[in-house]
Amino acid sequence: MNSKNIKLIDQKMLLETQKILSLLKNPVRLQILHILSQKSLRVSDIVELLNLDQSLISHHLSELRKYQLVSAKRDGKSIYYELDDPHILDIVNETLEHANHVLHGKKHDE
Amino acid sequence: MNSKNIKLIDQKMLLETQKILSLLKNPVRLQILHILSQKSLRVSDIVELLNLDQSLISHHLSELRKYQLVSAKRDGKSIYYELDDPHILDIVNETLEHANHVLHGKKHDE
DNA sequence: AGTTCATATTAACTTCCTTTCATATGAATA
DNA sequence: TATTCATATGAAAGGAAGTTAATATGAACT
Repeated sequence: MNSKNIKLIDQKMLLETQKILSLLKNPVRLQILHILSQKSLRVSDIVELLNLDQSLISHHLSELRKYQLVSAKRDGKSIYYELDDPHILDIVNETLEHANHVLHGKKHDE
Repeated sequence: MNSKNIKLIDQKMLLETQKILSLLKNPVRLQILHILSQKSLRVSDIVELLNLDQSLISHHLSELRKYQLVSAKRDGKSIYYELDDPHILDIVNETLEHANHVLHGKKHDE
């Protein structure tokens, strides 16, 4: 601890936390996670829903795969993605709720 | 909605969410929030606890202030900072818990 | 009023992230 | 086995975020 009895977040936790939040921070990845929380879909479906370059979507899916937030499996010609870590949704939802509060609910000091 | 009955996160929510997560993603800011959740402190206290440049801490405090996550008040020569949005801690804690799971608990597929 | 002390600010530099474009891969079908 | 179709990858470019160093600010005490 330290002279003021204040607890710091330890290095490993900090790194892991950073990793998660960096992944979630990106709006494309957030949408992808939100989409996949509703239904497993093909890459081309996601491309269509978000109306973005296939290449961009693939890059982001690859990031999400790398950290095991989603997983892929082939079916025929397409590859389907699904959420691989439902727990992550807790954070997403908590944050969306917060955003909603700030936007509508009302700021704490108003 | 759309042809697949999938809900997307709307633009405003996305922006707000991004803002929050960007703020939380930074390890220095995370530590600061975690510290201030335990006790209101002077800038110099935070500098000492984290052992980082005073300038750097001030920069980050200014960011946090800008988004009203913390507030400042003078007392004598020093300026004390305190959490201004305890709700944000829900997200921080949710994320720390998640990090903890990943690190110790155990990944979902192991 | 002048000095000191704590904090804030500006500017420059560096590093990291995102996006795009071009191309590769590789399973599926002909 | 040659071709096609869906997805993945590499490299480059542009922009955003983090850090540092130097300096400014301004309240508090003399």
